[in-house]
Amino acid sequence: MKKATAPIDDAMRPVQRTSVSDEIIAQITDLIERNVLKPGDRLPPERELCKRFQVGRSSLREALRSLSMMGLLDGRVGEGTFVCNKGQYVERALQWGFLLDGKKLQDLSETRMMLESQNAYLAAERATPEDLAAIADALAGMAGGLSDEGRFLASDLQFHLLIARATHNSILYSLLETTRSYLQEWIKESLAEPALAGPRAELSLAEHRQILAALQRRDAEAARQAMAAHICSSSGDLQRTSRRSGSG
Amino acid sequence: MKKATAPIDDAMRPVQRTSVSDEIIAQITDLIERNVLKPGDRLPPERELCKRFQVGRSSLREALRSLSMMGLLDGRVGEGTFVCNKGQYVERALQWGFLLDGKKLQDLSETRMMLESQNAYLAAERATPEDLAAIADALAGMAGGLSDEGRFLASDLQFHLLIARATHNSILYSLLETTRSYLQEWIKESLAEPALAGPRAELSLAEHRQILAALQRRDAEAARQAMAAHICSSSGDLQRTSRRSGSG
DNA sequence: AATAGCTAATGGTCTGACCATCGGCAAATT
DNA sequence: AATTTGCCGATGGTCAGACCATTAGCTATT
Repeated sequence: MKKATAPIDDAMRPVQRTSVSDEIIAQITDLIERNVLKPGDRLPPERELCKRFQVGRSSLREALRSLSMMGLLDGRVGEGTFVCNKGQYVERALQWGFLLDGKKLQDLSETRMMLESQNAYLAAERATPEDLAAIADALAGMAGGLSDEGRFLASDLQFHLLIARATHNSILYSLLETTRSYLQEWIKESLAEPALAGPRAELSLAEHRQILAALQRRDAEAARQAMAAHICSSSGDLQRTSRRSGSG
Repeated sequence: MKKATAPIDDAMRPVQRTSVSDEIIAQITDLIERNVLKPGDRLPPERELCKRFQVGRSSLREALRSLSMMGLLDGRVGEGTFVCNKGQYVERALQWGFLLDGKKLQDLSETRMMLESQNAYLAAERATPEDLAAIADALAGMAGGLSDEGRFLASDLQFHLLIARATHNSILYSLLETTRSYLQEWIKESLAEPALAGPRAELSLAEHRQILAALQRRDAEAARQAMAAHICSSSGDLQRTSRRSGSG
Protein backbone atom coordinates (compact mmCIF):
# COMPACT_ATOMS: atom_id res chain seq x y z
CA MET A 1 0.00 0.00 0.00
CA LYS A 2 1.38 3.32 -1.00
CA LYS A 3 1.18 6.25 1.33
CA ALA A 4 0.78 9.81 0.09
CA THR A 5 3.55 11.86 1.61
CA ALA A 6 2.09 15.25 0.86
CA PRO A 7 -0.91 16.88 -0.77
CA ILE A 8 0.98 17.25 -4.04
CA ASP A 9 0.93 13.75 -5.47
CA ASP A 10 -0.16 14.33 -9.04
CA ALA A 11 0.81 17.98 -8.91
CA MET A 12 4.35 17.13 -9.94
CA ARG A 13 5.18 15.17 -13.02
CA PRO A 14 8.43 13.43 -13.95
CA VAL A 15 10.95 15.90 -15.25
CA GLN A 16 11.64 15.84 -18.94
CA ARG A 17 15.09 14.52 -19.61
CA THR A 18 16.20 15.41 -23.09
CA SER A 19 19.28 13.84 -24.54
CA VAL A 20 21.76 15.92 -26.49
CA SER A 21 21.32 13.85 -29.63
CA ASP A 22 17.55 14.14 -29.50
CA GLU A 23 17.89 17.88 -29.20
CA ILE A 24 20.05 17.99 -32.30
CA ILE A 25 17.64 15.74 -34.17
CA ALA A 26 14.78 18.01 -33.22
CA GLN A 27 16.62 21.10 -34.38
CA ILE A 28 17.67 19.65 -37.71
CA THR A 29 14.27 18.14 -38.51
CA ASP A 30 12.79 21.48 -37.63
CA LEU A 31 15.11 23.21 -40.08
CA ILE A 32 14.14 20.74 -42.78
CA GLU A 33 10.44 21.13 -42.09
CA ARG A 34 10.67 24.91 -42.16
CA ASN A 35 12.50 24.53 -45.45
CA VAL A 36 15.55 26.35 -44.16
CA LEU A 37 17.36 23.23 -45.25
CA LYS A 38 16.18 22.22 -48.69
CA PRO A 39 16.68 18.85 -50.36
CA GLY A 40 20.11 18.69 -51.92
CA ASP A 41 21.56 21.24 -49.53
CA ARG A 42 24.86 20.46 -47.92
CA LEU A 43 25.22 20.69 -44.16
CA PRO A 44 28.26 22.31 -42.58
CA PRO A 45 31.07 19.86 -41.79
CA GLU A 46 30.60 17.79 -38.68
CA ARG A 47 33.43 19.53 -36.86
CA GLU A 48 31.84 22.88 -37.43
CA LEU A 49 28.40 21.68 -36.42
CA CYS A 50 29.98 20.52 -33.17
CA LYS A 51 31.16 24.04 -32.47
CA ARG A 52 27.80 25.56 -33.41
CA PHE A 53 25.73 23.14 -31.35
CA GLN A 54 28.35 23.15 -28.60
CA VAL A 55 28.37 19.37 -28.44
CA GLY A 56 30.86 16.58 -28.84
CA ARG A 57 31.26 14.89 -32.14
CA SER A 58 29.91 11.56 -30.90
CA SER A 59 26.58 13.09 -29.94
CA LEU A 60 26.39 14.98 -33.18
CA ARG A 61 27.19 11.89 -35.20
CA GLU A 62 24.61 9.81 -33.36
CA ALA A 63 22.06 12.41 -34.32
CA LEU A 64 23.18 12.53 -37.94
CA ARG A 65 23.21 8.74 -38.05
CA SER A 66 19.63 8.58 -36.87
CA LEU A 67 18.57 11.17 -39.39
CA SER A 68 20.28 9.19 -42.12
CA MET A 69 18.46 6.12 -40.94
CA MET A 70 15.18 8.01 -41.32
CA GLY A 71 16.12 8.92 -44.85
CA LEU A 72 16.43 12.64 -44.17
CA LEU A 73 20.18 12.96 -44.53
CA ASP A 74 22.88 11.25 -46.55
CA GLY A 75 26.53 11.37 -45.59
CA ARG A 76 29.20 10.97 -48.27
CA VAL A 77 32.77 10.68 -47.14
CA GLY A 78 35.00 13.36 -48.59
CA GLU A 79 32.06 15.39 -49.80
CA GLY A 80 29.80 16.22 -46.92
CA THR A 81 26.35 15.52 -45.51
CA PHE A 82 23.37 16.32 -47.68
CA VAL A 83 19.64 16.69 -47.19
CA CYS A 84 17.78 13.91 -48.97
CA ASN A 85 15.00 14.52 -51.42
CA LYS A 86 12.31 12.80 -49.44
CA GLY A 87 12.02 11.46 -45.97
CA GLN A 88 11.29 7.78 -46.35
CA TYR A 89 10.55 7.01 -42.78
CA VAL A 90 7.15 5.53 -43.45
CA GLU A 91 8.43 3.38 -46.25
CA ARG A 92 11.19 1.95 -44.13
CA ALA A 93 8.91 1.31 -41.23
CA LEU A 94 6.62 -0.68 -43.45
CA GLN A 95 9.54 -2.64 -44.79
CA TRP A 96 10.53 -3.70 -41.32
CA GLY A 97 7.26 -5.52 -41.18
CA PHE A 98 8.81 -7.94 -43.60
CA LEU A 99 11.86 -8.45 -41.47
CA LEU A 100 10.26 -9.48 -38.27
CA ASP A 101 8.61 -12.65 -39.37
CA GLY A 102 9.62 -15.83 -41.04
CA LYS A 103 9.62 -15.18 -44.72
CA LYS A 104 7.26 -17.82 -45.98
CA LEU A 105 7.38 -18.16 -49.72
CA GLN A 106 3.64 -18.50 -49.98
CA ASP A 107 2.99 -15.38 -47.93
CA LEU A 108 5.45 -13.47 -50.04
CA SER A 109 3.87 -14.63 -53.28
CA GLU A 110 0.47 -13.69 -52.01
CA THR A 111 1.62 -10.24 -51.01
CA ARG A 112 3.31 -9.80 -54.32
CA MET A 113 0.21 -10.82 -56.19
CA MET A 114 -1.83 -8.22 -54.39
CA LEU A 115 0.73 -5.48 -54.85
CA GLU A 116 1.44 -6.12 -58.49
CA SER A 117 -2.14 -6.35 -59.61
CA GLN A 118 -3.17 -3.26 -57.70
CA ASN A 119 -0.14 -1.42 -59.01
CA ALA A 120 -1.07 -2.34 -62.55
CA TYR A 121 -4.56 -1.02 -61.96
CA LEU A 122 -3.34 2.29 -60.61
CA ALA A 123 -0.60 2.60 -63.19
CA ALA A 124 -3.13 2.28 -65.98
CA GLU A 125 -4.90 5.31 -64.57
CA ARG A 126 -1.91 7.43 -63.70
CA ALA A 127 1.07 6.55 -65.88
CA THR A 128 2.54 9.50 -67.72
CA PRO A 129 3.68 9.11 -71.33
CA GLU A 130 7.23 8.98 -69.99
CA ASP A 131 6.28 6.15 -67.64
CA LEU A 132 4.77 4.20 -70.51
CA ALA A 133 7.80 4.79 -72.70
CA ALA A 134 10.12 3.54 -69.98
CA ILE A 135 7.99 0.45 -69.46
CA ALA A 136 8.04 -0.21 -73.19
CA ASP A 137 11.82 0.08 -73.11
CA ALA A 138 12.04 -2.50 -70.37
CA LEU A 139 9.86 -4.82 -72.41
CA ALA A 140 12.13 -4.36 -75.40
CA GLY A 141 15.03 -5.23 -73.13
CA MET A 142 13.34 -8.48 -72.21
CA ALA A 143 12.70 -9.35 -75.82
CA GLY A 144 16.30 -8.63 -76.67
CA GLY A 145 17.53 -10.71 -73.77
CA LEU A 146 15.85 -14.00 -74.51
CA SER A 147 19.23 -15.65 -74.87
CA ASP A 148 20.83 -13.71 -72.04
CA GLU A 149 19.39 -14.77 -68.73
CA GLY A 150 20.94 -11.93 -66.79
CA ARG A 151 19.64 -9.25 -69.08
CA PHE A 152 16.24 -10.85 -69.30
CA LEU A 153 15.82 -10.99 -65.56
CA ALA A 154 17.05 -7.44 -65.10
CA SER A 155 14.61 -6.13 -67.68
CA ASP A 156 11.82 -8.18 -66.16
CA LEU A 157 12.47 -6.68 -62.74
CA GLN A 158 12.72 -3.24 -64.29
CA PHE A 159 9.38 -3.69 -66.01
CA HIS A 160 7.59 -4.40 -62.77
CA LEU A 161 9.36 -1.68 -60.81
CA LEU A 162 8.55 0.88 -63.47
CA ILE A 163 4.90 -0.03 -63.25
CA ALA A 164 5.07 0.42 -59.51
CA ARG A 165 6.69 3.77 -60.02
CA ALA A 166 3.98 4.74 -62.45
CA THR A 167 1.46 4.53 -59.62
CA HIS A 168 3.23 7.59 -58.19
CA ASN A 169 2.64 6.10 -54.77
CA SER A 170 5.97 5.85 -53.00
CA ILE A 171 4.69 3.43 -50.40
CA LEU A 172 3.39 0.93 -52.91
CA TYR A 173 6.61 1.24 -54.84
CA SER A 174 8.83 0.55 -51.88
CA LEU A 175 6.68 -2.34 -50.75
CA LEU A 176 6.91 -4.00 -54.14
CA GLU A 177 10.61 -3.35 -54.24
CA THR A 178 11.05 -5.11 -50.93
CA THR A 179 8.83 -8.01 -51.88
CA ARG A 180 10.70 -8.50 -55.11
CA SER A 181 14.07 -8.40 -53.43
CA TYR A 182 13.03 -11.30 -51.25
CA LEU A 183 11.59 -13.24 -54.16
CA GLN A 184 14.32 -12.51 -56.66
CA GLU A 185 16.45 -15.49 -55.69
CA TRP A 186 13.57 -17.87 -56.15
CA ILE A 187 12.63 -16.27 -59.44
CA LYS A 188 16.15 -16.74 -60.68
CA GLU A 189 16.10 -20.38 -59.64
CA SER A 190 12.82 -20.90 -61.36
CA LEU A 191 14.04 -19.51 -64.65
CA ALA A 192 17.26 -21.45 -64.35
CA GLU A 193 15.36 -24.71 -64.74
CA PRO A 194 16.72 -25.86 -68.08
CA ALA A 195 13.58 -27.63 -69.21
CA LEU A 196 11.52 -24.62 -68.28
CA ALA A 197 13.67 -21.67 -69.25
CA GLY A 198 12.84 -21.36 -72.93
CA PRO A 199 9.06 -21.74 -72.87
CA ARG A 200 8.79 -19.87 -69.59
CA ALA A 201 10.60 -16.85 -70.92
CA GLU A 202 8.54 -16.82 -74.10
CA LEU A 203 5.31 -17.07 -72.16
CA SER A 204 6.47 -14.43 -69.73
CA LEU A 205 7.25 -12.10 -72.60
CA ALA A 206 3.81 -12.56 -74.09
CA GLU A 207 2.18 -11.87 -70.75
CA HIS A 208 4.18 -8.71 -70.31
CA ARG A 209 3.09 -7.54 -73.73
CA GLN A 210 -0.52 -7.91 -72.71
CA ILE A 211 0.08 -5.91 -69.56
CA LEU A 212 1.72 -3.10 -71.45
CA ALA A 213 -1.08 -3.09 -74.00
CA ALA A 214 -3.66 -2.71 -71.25
CA LEU A 215 -1.67 0.12 -69.70
CA GLN A 216 -1.48 1.91 -73.02
CA ARG A 217 -5.23 1.51 -73.50
CA ARG A 218 -5.67 2.94 -69.99
CA ASP A 219 -7.78 -0.09 -69.26
CA ALA A 220 -7.19 -0.42 -65.53
CA GLU A 221 -9.26 -3.54 -64.98
CA ALA A 222 -7.62 -5.32 -67.90
CA ALA A 223 -4.20 -4.33 -66.62
CA ARG A 224 -5.00 -5.75 -63.22
CA GLN A 225 -6.22 -9.01 -64.67
CA ALA A 226 -3.31 -9.33 -67.08
CA MET A 227 -0.88 -8.75 -64.24
CA ALA A 228 -2.71 -11.17 -61.99
CA ALA A 229 -2.62 -13.82 -64.68
CA HIS A 230 1.07 -13.25 -65.19
CA ILE A 231 1.95 -13.44 -61.52
CA CYS A 232 -0.24 -16.47 -61.16
CA SER A 233 1.44 -18.45 -63.89
CA SER A 234 4.82 -17.18 -62.81
CA SER A 235 4.40 -17.95 -59.14
CA GLY A 236 2.96 -21.33 -60.06
CA ASP A 237 6.35 -22.18 -61.46
CA LEU A 238 7.90 -20.72 -58.36
CA GLN A 239 5.95 -22.99 -56.09
CA ARG A 240 6.81 -26.02 -58.17
CA THR A 241 10.46 -25.11 -58.28
CA SER A 242 10.67 -24.47 -54.59
CA ARG A 243 8.89 -27.71 -53.80
CA ARG A 244 11.34 -29.62 -55.96
CA SER A 245 14.39 -27.97 -54.44
CA GLY A 246 12.81 -28.32 -51.04
CA SER A 247 13.24 -24.82 -49.71
CA GLY A 248 9.90 -24.31 -48.11
CA MET B 1 33.08 10.45 -75.70
CA LYS B 2 34.11 7.67 -73.41
CA LYS B 3 36.69 5.17 -74.48
CA ALA B 4 36.53 1.53 -73.44
CA THR B 5 39.82 0.68 -71.83
CA ALA B 6 39.42 -3.07 -71.91
CA PRO B 7 36.92 -5.73 -72.92
CA ILE B 8 35.51 -5.84 -69.40
CA ASP B 9 33.47 -2.66 -69.12
CA ASP B 10 30.22 -3.87 -67.60
CA ALA B 11 31.83 -7.02 -66.29
CA MET B 12 32.90 -5.28 -63.10
CA ARG B 13 30.58 -3.39 -60.83
CA PRO B 14 31.35 -0.94 -58.03
CA VAL B 15 32.53 -2.73 -54.92
CA GLN B 16 30.18 -2.81 -51.99
CA ARG B 17 31.39 -0.64 -49.14
CA THR B 18 29.71 -1.54 -45.91
CA SER B 19 30.06 0.63 -42.86
CA VAL B 20 30.79 -0.84 -39.46
CA SER B 21 27.61 0.54 -37.92
CA ASP B 22 25.49 -0.86 -40.71
CA GLU B 23 27.06 -4.24 -40.16
CA ILE B 24 26.18 -4.12 -36.49
CA ILE B 25 22.65 -3.00 -37.28
CA ALA B 26 22.29 -5.90 -39.68
CA GLN B 27 23.57 -8.39 -37.12
CA ILE B 28 21.34 -7.19 -34.30
CA THR B 29 18.31 -6.93 -36.56
CA ASP B 30 19.03 -10.46 -37.66
CA LEU B 31 19.19 -11.65 -34.07
CA ILE B 32 15.83 -10.06 -33.33
CA GLU B 33 14.38 -11.46 -36.51
CA ARG B 34 15.56 -14.98 -35.67
CA ASN B 35 14.09 -14.51 -32.20
CA VAL B 36 17.44 -15.04 -30.53
CA LEU B 37 16.74 -11.69 -28.94
CA LYS B 38 13.18 -11.52 -27.70
CA PRO B 39 11.26 -8.39 -26.69
CA GLY B 40 12.17 -7.48 -23.12
CA ASP B 41 15.58 -9.11 -23.31
CA ARG B 42 18.55 -7.16 -22.12
CA LEU B 43 21.57 -6.77 -24.34
CA PRO B 44 25.08 -7.12 -22.98
CA PRO B 45 26.63 -3.84 -21.83
CA GLU B 46 27.98 -1.61 -24.56
CA ARG B 47 31.57 -2.11 -23.51
CA GLU B 48 31.21 -5.83 -23.79
CA LEU B 49 29.45 -5.64 -27.15
CA CYS B 50 32.43 -3.62 -28.35
CA LYS B 51 34.74 -6.49 -27.48
CA ARG B 52 32.45 -9.06 -29.07
CA PHE B 53 31.94 -7.13 -32.30
CA GLN B 54 35.56 -5.94 -32.24
CA VAL B 55 34.53 -2.37 -32.87
CA GLY B 56 34.93 0.96 -31.18
CA ARG B 57 32.27 2.24 -28.89
CA SER B 58 31.34 5.12 -31.20
CA SER B 59 30.43 2.80 -34.03
CA LEU B 60 28.54 0.50 -31.70
CA ARG B 61 26.63 3.40 -30.20
CA GLU B 62 25.73 4.82 -33.59
CA ALA B 63 24.24 1.45 -34.42
CA LEU B 64 22.37 1.19 -31.13
CA ARG B 65 21.14 4.76 -31.54
CA SER B 66 19.74 3.98 -34.95
CA LEU B 67 18.05 0.86 -33.66
CA SER B 68 16.57 2.86 -30.80
CA MET B 69 15.32 5.40 -33.28
CA MET B 70 13.60 2.59 -35.16
CA GLY B 71 11.99 1.51 -31.92
CA LEU B 72 13.71 -1.85 -31.82
CA LEU B 73 15.87 -1.07 -28.80
CA ASP B 74 15.52 1.08 -25.73
CA GLY B 75 18.52 2.22 -23.70
CA ARG B 76 18.08 3.05 -20.03
CA VAL B 77 20.92 4.65 -18.11
CA GLY B 78 22.24 2.53 -15.30
CA GLU B 79 20.14 -0.45 -16.33
CA GLY B 80 21.05 -1.50 -19.80
CA THR B 81 19.71 -1.73 -23.32
CA PHE B 82 16.53 -3.69 -23.93
CA VAL B 83 14.70 -5.11 -26.91
CA CYS B 84 11.40 -3.32 -27.47
CA ASN B 85 8.08 -4.67 -28.53
CA LYS B 86 7.76 -4.17 -32.24
CA GLY B 87 5.54 -1.39 -33.40
CA GLN B 88 6.93 1.36 -31.24
CA TYR B 89 8.77 3.00 -34.07
CA VAL B 90 5.60 4.67 -35.20
CA GLU B 91 5.47 6.64 -32.00
CA ARG B 92 8.92 7.98 -32.67
CA ALA B 93 7.91 9.00 -36.14
CA LEU B 94 4.87 10.84 -34.88
CA GLN B 95 7.04 12.39 -32.21
CA TRP B 96 9.14 14.04 -34.89
CA GLY B 97 6.10 15.10 -36.82
CA PHE B 98 6.85 13.28 -40.03
CA LEU B 99 4.39 12.04 -42.59
CA LEU B 100 2.23 15.06 -42.16
CA ASP B 101 2.25 15.90 -45.80
CA GLY B 102 -0.93 15.19 -47.66
CA LYS B 103 0.70 13.08 -50.35
CA LYS B 104 1.95 10.55 -47.86
CA LEU B 105 -1.41 10.46 -46.16
CA GLN B 106 -3.08 9.78 -49.45
CA ASP B 107 -0.56 7.10 -50.34
CA LEU B 108 -1.08 5.49 -46.98
CA SER B 109 -4.84 5.50 -47.35
CA GLU B 110 -4.50 3.93 -50.75
CA THR B 111 -2.22 1.25 -49.39
CA ARG B 112 -4.57 0.63 -46.55
CA MET B 113 -7.51 0.29 -48.89
CA MET B 114 -5.68 -2.36 -50.85
CA LEU B 115 -4.51 -4.22 -47.78
CA GLU B 116 -7.84 -4.20 -45.99
CA SER B 117 -9.94 -5.33 -48.93
CA GLN B 118 -7.54 -8.08 -49.87
CA ASN B 119 -7.34 -9.16 -46.24
CA ALA B 120 -11.11 -9.36 -46.07
CA TYR B 121 -11.14 -11.51 -49.18
CA LEU B 122 -8.57 -13.92 -47.82
CA ALA B 123 -10.07 -13.94 -44.36
CA ALA B 124 -13.42 -15.01 -45.76
CA GLU B 125 -11.72 -18.04 -47.23
CA ARG B 126 -9.46 -18.93 -44.33
CA ALA B 127 -10.88 -17.66 -41.06
CA THR B 128 -11.26 -20.37 -38.44
CA PRO B 129 -14.36 -20.45 -36.23
CA GLU B 130 -12.21 -18.96 -33.48
CA ASP B 131 -11.19 -16.11 -35.76
CA LEU B 132 -14.80 -15.36 -36.57
CA ALA B 133 -15.80 -15.46 -32.92
CA ALA B 134 -13.05 -13.02 -32.01
CA ILE B 135 -14.09 -10.68 -34.81
CA ALA B 136 -17.69 -10.83 -33.64
CA ASP B 137 -16.49 -9.96 -30.15
CA ALA B 138 -14.73 -6.90 -31.45
CA LEU B 139 -17.86 -5.83 -33.25
CA ALA B 140 -19.84 -6.21 -30.05
CA GLY B 141 -17.23 -4.04 -28.36
CA MET B 142 -17.82 -1.33 -30.94
CA ALA B 143 -21.56 -1.48 -30.47
CA GLY B 144 -21.13 -1.24 -26.73
CA GLY B 145 -18.76 1.69 -27.07
CA LEU B 146 -20.88 4.08 -29.08
CA SER B 147 -20.75 6.56 -26.25
CA ASP B 148 -17.16 5.85 -25.33
CA GLU B 149 -14.85 7.11 -28.02
CA GLY B 150 -11.82 5.34 -26.64
CA ARG B 151 -13.47 1.97 -26.44
CA PHE B 152 -15.09 2.37 -29.84
CA LEU B 153 -11.80 3.16 -31.53
CA ALA B 154 -9.98 0.33 -29.79
CA SER B 155 -12.62 -2.18 -30.83
CA ASP B 156 -12.60 -0.80 -34.34
CA LEU B 157 -8.86 -1.27 -34.59
CA GLN B 158 -9.17 -4.72 -33.08
CA PHE B 159 -11.80 -5.68 -35.63
CA HIS B 160 -9.53 -4.87 -38.54
CA LEU B 161 -6.47 -6.45 -37.00
CA LEU B 162 -8.33 -9.64 -36.27
CA ILE B 163 -9.41 -9.86 -39.88
CA ALA B 164 -5.82 -9.40 -40.93
CA ARG B 165 -4.80 -12.14 -38.55
CA ALA B 166 -7.48 -14.38 -39.97
CA THR B 167 -5.66 -14.33 -43.31
CA HIS B 168 -2.92 -16.30 -41.57
CA ASN B 169 -0.44 -14.37 -43.63
CA SER B 170 2.03 -12.76 -41.28
CA ILE B 171 3.27 -10.26 -43.86
CA LEU B 172 -0.16 -8.90 -44.64
CA TYR B 173 -0.92 -8.69 -40.96
CA SER B 174 2.25 -6.85 -40.17
CA LEU B 175 1.78 -4.41 -43.04
CA LEU B 176 -1.74 -3.57 -42.02
CA GLU B 177 -0.70 -3.19 -38.40
CA THR B 178 1.90 -0.61 -39.30
CA THR B 179 -0.32 1.18 -41.77
CA ARG B 180 -3.11 1.42 -39.25
CA SER B 181 -0.89 2.73 -36.50
CA TYR B 182 0.17 5.55 -38.76
CA LEU B 183 -3.36 6.39 -39.71
CA GLN B 184 -4.81 5.97 -36.24
CA GLU B 185 -4.18 9.56 -35.27
CA TRP B 186 -6.14 10.86 -38.20
CA ILE B 187 -8.89 8.35 -37.70
CA LYS B 188 -9.22 9.62 -34.17
CA GLU B 189 -9.31 13.21 -35.38
CA SER B 190 -11.93 12.34 -37.92
CA LEU B 191 -14.17 10.75 -35.35
CA ALA B 192 -13.60 13.62 -32.97
CA GLU B 193 -15.39 16.00 -35.30
CA PRO B 194 -18.43 16.78 -33.18
CA ALA B 195 -20.85 17.24 -36.05
CA LEU B 196 -19.63 14.02 -37.59
CA ALA B 197 -18.99 11.73 -34.65
CA GLY B 198 -22.46 10.36 -34.05
CA PRO B 199 -23.56 9.56 -37.59
CA ARG B 200 -20.07 8.46 -38.54
CA ALA B 201 -19.88 5.91 -35.76
CA GLU B 202 -23.35 4.57 -36.53
CA LEU B 203 -22.53 4.22 -40.19
CA SER B 204 -19.20 2.63 -39.37
CA LEU B 205 -20.91 0.11 -37.16
CA ALA B 206 -23.37 -0.83 -39.88
CA GLU B 207 -20.54 -1.26 -42.37
CA HIS B 208 -18.66 -3.49 -39.99
CA ARG B 209 -21.73 -5.63 -39.54
CA GLN B 210 -21.90 -6.17 -43.28
CA ILE B 211 -18.26 -7.17 -43.39
CA LEU B 212 -18.69 -9.70 -40.63
CA ALA B 213 -21.79 -11.10 -42.30
CA ALA B 214 -19.86 -11.65 -45.52
CA LEU B 215 -17.06 -13.35 -43.63
CA GLN B 216 -19.51 -15.66 -41.93
CA ARG B 217 -21.08 -16.52 -45.26
CA ARG B 218 -17.56 -17.24 -46.58
CA ASP B 219 -18.39 -14.90 -49.40
CA ALA B 220 -14.93 -13.61 -50.22
CA GLU B 221 -15.94 -11.22 -52.97
CA ALA B 222 -18.69 -9.70 -50.86
CA ALA B 223 -16.28 -9.31 -47.97
CA ARG B 224 -13.82 -7.50 -50.17
CA GLN B 225 -16.46 -5.14 -51.48
CA ALA B 226 -17.94 -4.48 -48.07
CA MET B 227 -14.53 -3.69 -46.71
CA ALA B 228 -13.68 -1.50 -49.68
CA ALA B 229 -16.92 0.41 -49.25
CA HIS B 230 -16.19 0.89 -45.58
CA ILE B 231 -12.66 2.11 -46.09
CA CYS B 232 -13.81 4.34 -48.89
CA SER B 233 -16.44 6.14 -46.84
CA SER B 234 -14.12 6.20 -43.85
CA SER B 235 -11.10 7.55 -45.69
CA GLY B 236 -13.33 10.06 -47.42
CA ASP B 237 -13.93 11.58 -44.03
CA LEU B 238 -10.25 11.31 -43.32
CA GLN B 239 -9.31 13.32 -46.37
CA ARG B 240 -11.88 15.96 -45.57
CA THR B 241 -10.71 16.20 -41.99
CA SER B 242 -7.06 16.48 -42.94
CA ARG B 243 -7.84 19.11 -45.53
CA ARG B 244 -9.75 21.15 -43.03
CA SER B 245 -7.03 21.00 -40.43
CA GLY B 246 -4.69 22.19 -43.14
CA SER B 247 -1.76 19.83 -42.83
CA GLY B 248 -0.73 19.77 -46.46
C1' DA C 1 45.45 18.49 -73.76
C1' DA C 2 45.54 14.68 -70.97
C1' DT C 3 47.36 12.29 -67.24
C1' DA C 4 49.39 11.42 -62.85
C1' DG C 5 50.42 12.93 -58.29
C1' DC C 6 49.78 15.89 -54.38
C1' DT C 7 47.06 18.25 -50.76
C1' DA C 8 43.32 19.65 -47.96
C1' DA C 9 38.70 18.73 -46.56
C1' DT C 10 35.47 15.47 -44.87
C1' DG C 11 33.02 11.52 -43.11
C1' DG C 12 34.18 7.08 -40.58
C1' DT C 13 36.42 4.85 -36.76
C1' DC C 14 38.97 4.14 -32.51
C1' DT C 15 40.45 5.18 -27.80
C1' DG C 16 40.23 6.72 -23.25
C1' DA C 17 38.26 9.53 -20.09
C1' DC C 18 34.53 11.65 -17.29
C1' DC C 19 29.61 12.36 -15.90
C1' DA C 20 24.71 11.17 -14.47
C1' DT C 21 21.78 7.84 -13.33
C1' DC C 22 20.13 3.50 -11.56
C1' DG C 23 20.02 -0.89 -8.81
C1' DG C 24 21.42 -3.13 -4.90
C1' DC C 25 23.57 -3.51 -0.52
C1' DA C 26 24.79 -2.21 4.03
C1' DA C 27 24.71 0.91 7.78
C1' DA C 28 22.03 4.02 10.32
C1' DT C 29 17.64 5.40 12.11
C1' DT C 30 13.07 5.00 13.81
C1' DA D 1 11.65 -5.25 12.75
C1' DA D 2 10.86 -2.04 9.28
C1' DT D 3 12.26 1.98 7.06
C1' DT D 4 15.35 5.29 5.62
C1' DT D 5 19.84 6.90 4.33
C1' DG D 6 24.21 6.70 2.19
C1' DC D 7 27.46 4.47 -0.59
C1' DC D 8 29.36 1.83 -4.56
C1' DG D 9 29.60 -0.43 -8.87
C1' DA D 10 27.55 -0.98 -13.34
C1' DT D 11 25.80 1.28 -17.29
C1' DG D 12 24.35 4.48 -20.78
C1' DG D 13 25.48 9.39 -22.27
C1' DT D 14 28.91 12.73 -23.51
C1' DC D 15 33.26 14.65 -24.69
C1' DA D 16 37.92 15.41 -26.72
C1' DG D 17 41.58 14.11 -29.62
C1' DA D 18 43.66 11.27 -32.81
C1' DC D 19 44.08 8.51 -37.06
C1' DC D 20 42.25 6.43 -41.45
C1' DA D 21 39.91 6.28 -46.18
C1' DT D 22 37.91 8.63 -49.60
C1' DT D 23 36.88 12.53 -52.35
C1' DA D 24 37.49 16.89 -54.97
C1' DG D 25 40.32 20.11 -56.76
C1' DC D 26 44.75 21.86 -57.82
C1' DT D 27 49.51 21.30 -59.72
C1' DA D 28 53.11 19.50 -62.21
C1' DT D 29 54.46 16.30 -65.49
C1' DT D 30 54.12 14.14 -69.87
